[in-house]
Amino acid sequence: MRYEKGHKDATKERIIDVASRRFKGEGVAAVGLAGLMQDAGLTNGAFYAHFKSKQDLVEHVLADALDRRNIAVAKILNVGGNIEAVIRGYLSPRHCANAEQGCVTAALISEVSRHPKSTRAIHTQKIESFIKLIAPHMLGKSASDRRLAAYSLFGILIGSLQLARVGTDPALSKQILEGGISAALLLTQKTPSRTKNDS
Amino acid sequence: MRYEKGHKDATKERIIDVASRRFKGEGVAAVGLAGLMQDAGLTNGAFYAHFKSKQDLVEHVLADALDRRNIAVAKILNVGGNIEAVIRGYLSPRHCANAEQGCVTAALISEVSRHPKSTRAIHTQKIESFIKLIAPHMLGKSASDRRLAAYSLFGILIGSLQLARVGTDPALSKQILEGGISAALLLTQKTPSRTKNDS
DNA sequence: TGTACATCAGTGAACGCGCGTTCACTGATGTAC
DNA sequence: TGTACATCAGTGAACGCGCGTTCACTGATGTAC
Repeated sequence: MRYEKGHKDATKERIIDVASRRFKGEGVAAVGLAGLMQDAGLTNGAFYAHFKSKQDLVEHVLADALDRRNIAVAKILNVGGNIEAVIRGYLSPRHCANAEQGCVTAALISEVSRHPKSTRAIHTQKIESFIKLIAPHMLGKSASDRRLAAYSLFGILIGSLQLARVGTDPALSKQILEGGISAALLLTQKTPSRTKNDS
Repeated sequence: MRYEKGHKDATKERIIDVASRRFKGEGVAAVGLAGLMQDAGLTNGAFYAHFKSKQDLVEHVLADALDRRNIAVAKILNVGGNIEAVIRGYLSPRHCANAEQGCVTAALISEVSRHPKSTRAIHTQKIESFIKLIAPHMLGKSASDRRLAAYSLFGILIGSLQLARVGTDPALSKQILEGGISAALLLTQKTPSRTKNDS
């Protein structure tokens, strides 16, 4: 072979990484494939050796970005961190200022909600995994209550982050983030929960 | 004059109304001016008799839609309705299913946050009016606390609505909306507040 | 009252441009005999 | 060992299309004299 083993997979990943950053920073519709491929060090024609269409790329980006986020959150929760650490990290000025490296849901959810059902289904499914991760840390009598509280928490997170991002006054944005942290904490347990394996 | 007095203003409003619906339903970037003008019963060339550019139209749409929302909310709060009525209306299946007639913030906030500062400033300013409307109904020791709680409430509203909209399972979306209502109510006062004029 | 001109909302063709997608081709490598 | 062929990641020009924007023009009305 002209290229070492795994070369094509690496290229595909590189395209996905570049697309992930640019989609989150500029929106899917605003990013053209030719420029994207140039950023990945390739020419436009090579795109279709890796993806069926732009929509296919969007789905790969979503799946990849959401998996990474879930893994990162699981890591924080597993190594002694608590849900508060997740919330404070999410509603940090750093995350607010860096959409292109941040949460794909906050950046693209309204655009994705206008995409085909197949694309939305990917998002739905990965979010469900995220909810499962944080639900045990939520306030609520039943598992079902905690699950819904987890959705509400995620709602506060993406909503507050978006409000902070659209604002033109940095001081106000910081306040919105801090208010969001307080509100989010109202939905969580004060002490780490036990999983069924712990009891 | 060829046209009765106020004709041009009426035309401009019609364009803004059509644009408002289509922008919210499809996203700003996905809507072309030619199609928009056709929907308004005009031809493409007439657009620039009313607006300096597409961006100018976006700013008119934002200002108009946000004003209308604020007026509608003020009406609910003034005629004996309470903040709970606002919350339940916002997180209703009806609002969830009709983005094109719904809240412009939930539909366009992430797109707007990538627009020029002038556009974002309009949004910021109108949201501030909305916050002033609902802050008296929020839980909090100080006016400043209530103001931040109002931002958090708005964060839950737009976040939960977006999560419900992106989902592909209607039953789950309904649950998300109901969970959002519960979480939102945690931030509000149980009884209507007094304004300084009442006391 | 009649005529010439100004006004102006709207028309519709045209502009250059970048979009997503297609495709014939390149050229370095591995394989067959 | 040497030669002919298959493989395949990537190239780059081209496709039709719709975009935002411009502009010369239309035609019904109001105004001036």
